Amino acid sequence: MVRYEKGHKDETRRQILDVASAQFRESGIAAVGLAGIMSEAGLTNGAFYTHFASKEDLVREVLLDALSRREQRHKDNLENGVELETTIRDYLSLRHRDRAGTGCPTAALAAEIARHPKATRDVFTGKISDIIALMAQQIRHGSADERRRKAIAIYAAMVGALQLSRAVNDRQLSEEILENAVEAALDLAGRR
Amino acid sequence: MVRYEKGHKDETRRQILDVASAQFRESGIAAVGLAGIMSEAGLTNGAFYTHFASKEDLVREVLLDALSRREQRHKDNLENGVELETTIRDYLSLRHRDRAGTGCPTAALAAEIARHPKATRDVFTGKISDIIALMAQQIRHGSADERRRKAIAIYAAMVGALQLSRAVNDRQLSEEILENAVEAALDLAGRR
DNA sequence: TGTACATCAGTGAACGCGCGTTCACTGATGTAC
DNA sequence: TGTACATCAGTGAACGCGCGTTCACTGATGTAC
Repeated sequence: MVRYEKGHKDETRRQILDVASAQFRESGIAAVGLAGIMSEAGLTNGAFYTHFASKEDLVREVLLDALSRREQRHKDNLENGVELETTIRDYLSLRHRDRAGTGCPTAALAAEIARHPKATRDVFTGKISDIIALMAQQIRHGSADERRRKAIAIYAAMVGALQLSRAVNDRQLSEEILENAVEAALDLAGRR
Repeated sequence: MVRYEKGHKDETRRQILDVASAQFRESGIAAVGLAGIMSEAGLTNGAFYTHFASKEDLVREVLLDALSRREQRHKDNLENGVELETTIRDYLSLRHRDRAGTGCPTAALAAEIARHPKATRDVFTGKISDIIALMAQQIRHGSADERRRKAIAIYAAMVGALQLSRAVNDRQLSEEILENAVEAALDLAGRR
């Protein structure tokens, strides 16, 4: 059999996490099975429980991981002085709309997360708070409180618009939604 | 056996539709089984196919029905001169947040609909267009084009905020999201 | 130094269960002659 | 007018299937004495 190098188990776990993360965001949590995740990860069914206690445990870890990466991106943007406008335009882009598997977990899974157990929603809640706080720092004008309020509204608008643009089956309407949401988000940020 | 009165079959269909409509919005489409729907409707498994061709057919009919009711409400609001502000406050209310089963199908199911077949997404697309057009008429100022653009942005913001308020596991943050989204939507509508 | 045993990551078959769907059948009413 | 048959809405058991989870086992390395 295979000789396992040091750190091998961590790599395997990472691999399962990455595959699950993409499949969940692409197809939804309920629609994805563990067998499909494990086979795409190059493993057999049983090995799953060497790494996670249950599917719900995996969901929690995936959420923590995917949202932490998003959070990190916001931190990097802040450090590098990236404009909020850029963040908004990236979020509401055709590219993001068409690649749910690598995109924002909130837009892909928020409605489903609302129906999951407390521990899962706790992870979501904590990370969303952090992301909102980081977006608030990207806003230029107003008191800390005003900026936080704006960040919340902008984030909600972006999540809703991305979802609508994905659900709608009409190219033109889909793009119209994204474009108008960009304008609205910029207005809310205080462009004018 | 039972004697079936005239119109009985239509009533049964209506009953299945209502039960499914509530269960889908409450728990998501993928998480709801036909057996559960039929038993809550007071029928056995097999009778389902007397009324619908498949689960996907039911999903389509539920969506058409639930969104048509929403559309009718927007029409009534328009005829009765209900202010857009009232529509926004009702949508972003604690009551709506806590009663997904009777609430907006878009907020409950948009992400899932995006993964459904063309015919299902077509129904969604058509009704969403109608609802946006009706909301645009509720807006007071600006050209037809401007009002349509505002309606799209406001609708997206409302959908996103309602979802976030449901997913988040923190009373205060949940209410903060709803309140700030109300303010943002009013700003977008041109309150100022 | 060599042997015995523990540990570890993973295999692959099996578990019970609920899924969407099918189908032979039921028991009532409506229609034909 | 009475009998034979068609139609209709629904029953309830069964279909194959994939789900999440369990478990005996494998084959390698590490450790004890």
